[in-house]
Amino acid sequence: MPSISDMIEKFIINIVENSEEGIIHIQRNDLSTRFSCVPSQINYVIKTRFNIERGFLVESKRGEGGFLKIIKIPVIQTKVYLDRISVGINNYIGSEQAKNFLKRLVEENIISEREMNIIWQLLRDESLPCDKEEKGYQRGKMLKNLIGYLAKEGGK
Amino acid sequence: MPSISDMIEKFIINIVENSEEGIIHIQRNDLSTRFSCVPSQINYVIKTRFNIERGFLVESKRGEGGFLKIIKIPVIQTKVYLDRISVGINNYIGSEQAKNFLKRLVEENIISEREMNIIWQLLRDESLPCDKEEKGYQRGKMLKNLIGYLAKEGGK
DNA sequence: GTAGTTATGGTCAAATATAGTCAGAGATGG
DNA sequence: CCATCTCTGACTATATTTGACCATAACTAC
Repeated sequence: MPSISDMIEKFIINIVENSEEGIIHIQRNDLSTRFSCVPSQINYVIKTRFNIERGFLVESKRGEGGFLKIIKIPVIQTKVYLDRISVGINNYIGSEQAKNFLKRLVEENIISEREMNIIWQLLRDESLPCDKEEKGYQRGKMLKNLIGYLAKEGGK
Repeated sequence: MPSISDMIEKFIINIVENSEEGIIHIQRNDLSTRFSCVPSQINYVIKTRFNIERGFLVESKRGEGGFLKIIKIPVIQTKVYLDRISVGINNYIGSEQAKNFLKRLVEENIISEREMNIIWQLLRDESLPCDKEEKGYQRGKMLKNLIGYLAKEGGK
């Protein structure tokens, strides 16, 4: 007895699987109408099923012409990265931990030295004007999205 | 399913790209007639898409023989551009504004497309789990640090 | 050359169209 | 019975579209 959320998940996955690039644009209201549920249930499905751990990136736009953009990424590779930085377990990433992670990405030829430097500029302590706990949490989010992109695009 | 504004944007960009000098003259009423929208929607498109972050200047003239003059700012020296946008980065940077800056950096050949995507993953709304005000403030800091680095290192 | 008329473009706030968040209610399985 | 998952709706955030009113330049009649 699959839940509505399960059906919505299957529906979306089916579209993604049949797309050329593994990238699709859908509308939240379309989906909620199709499945006779409230729009926010779509957000629930996105959050629980189409997250980075499961191999998806999601971007969106509001207003007229708005959409949900769902991007499928190779999940195996993503898992490897995620396990390595232990983002999957603990959302807090300290600045040293982040730096070490980036260095390893360089060593493994996944990003260039310059890309490492650029990324570092964006997530070092001085770029995140908030308290320590918050910094760590944000780095977690930032790196998760970065990993998603890298998993999709491959090495440098 | 793109919005009318998106189509108008594409239309204008196409004309600019196909022009000799990157400078075109168009009429607001022509456009609004062509796209069956109110004239002020053209102003909206100009304001949101043909701004300085994306590397455009717009001048206009009213009255008989009036026009919109859209100028694509030519690529200039990296250092000069970085200095210029550094000034433009105030405390609050919205996600669209940030995206515009990044697009321009790519056009200026200061960063690669891939670097733009990497940076985007780090500063888009979904990577900054805090309130709107805070997001904007952080993007400002992040971009300032990024620009500082790029100014030192030079283009890609 | 001044005043009035016409032809442009500009501004701004309200209306409309999407999407996001969050807390609590409801359902389900051990 | 408790934990977890799912569903709902009120409230929020953002992008676009529209229209009423404003500003400026050129032309025309005198």
